[in-house]
Amino acid sequence: MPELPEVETTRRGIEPALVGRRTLDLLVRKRQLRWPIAPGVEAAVRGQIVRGVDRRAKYLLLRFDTGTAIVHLGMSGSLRLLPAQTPPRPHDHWDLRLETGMCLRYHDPRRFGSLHFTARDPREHPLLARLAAEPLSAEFDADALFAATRGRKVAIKSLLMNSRIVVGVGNIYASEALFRAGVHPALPGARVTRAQARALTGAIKQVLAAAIRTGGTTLRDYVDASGAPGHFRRKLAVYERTGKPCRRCGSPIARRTLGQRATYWCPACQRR
DNA sequence: CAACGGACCTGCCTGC
DNA sequence: TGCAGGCAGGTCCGTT
Repeated sequence: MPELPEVETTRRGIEPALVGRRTLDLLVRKRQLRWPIAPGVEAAVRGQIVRGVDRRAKYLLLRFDTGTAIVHLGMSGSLRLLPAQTPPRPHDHWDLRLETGMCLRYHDPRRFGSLHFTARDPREHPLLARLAAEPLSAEFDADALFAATRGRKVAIKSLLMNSRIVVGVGNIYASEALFRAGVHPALPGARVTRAQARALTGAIKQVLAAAIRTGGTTLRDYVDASGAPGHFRRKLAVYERTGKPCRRCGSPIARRTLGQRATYWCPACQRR
């Protein structure tokens, strides 16, 4: 599901309704997500004022005075703001109910998402501690990507999706960024040149920013906090466009599996 | 370490 | 119509 643009769109959508508001409680309908929701989370967030809604990589961080709730949407998760009395649909696994009468409702058919709570600095949480730089930060630049790819035999596309190298880039935007940079997805990391690293960092920043501007990409499940789909799908150059003409040169878009993930590229525009 | 395959789960689509 | 198989936006974990 959600890659960085979809998570950021969700963050922006839920923030105004949450910050400064007090929670009533957390209603858990299904604890078995990717990891079971720990039994203490309800008590930790009950009756607390939301101090901030942040994002780190694809994690959403709800800050309270008692600590931080860490939410991941997995492959099929979404968060919506709804009146608390709205009847739950299948796969609505938890509600964070607010004193305002609204609730933040977590929906996730595949249950690859998660909900954690930490009383400590969330940056020290095991899920977040070893993450690389944010792609839209100045810290992620050509030098950083070039250095991270040295000595790596795996395909550059797999490295772009590796959260120890850069976070937030998933299967859609990895293919899209490689197309924009004119780099072949199967190029081994070690063979990426400095110029290609520069093109790739630029392309990643560009494509993620452009996707955020249109509310992200909806393929199947993803909706934003108000239930609306994202519109970046229309702008996708290669993802799920097998056999269709390249928007730049007209050649048919190719597809293959790399690192067990579907990968799309233009064989004419991306020659290594 | 790096690389790789498997695991977690449901829904939807295709083809026999 | 039914059923098996494959596929889907993520990422952790165990094995080599």
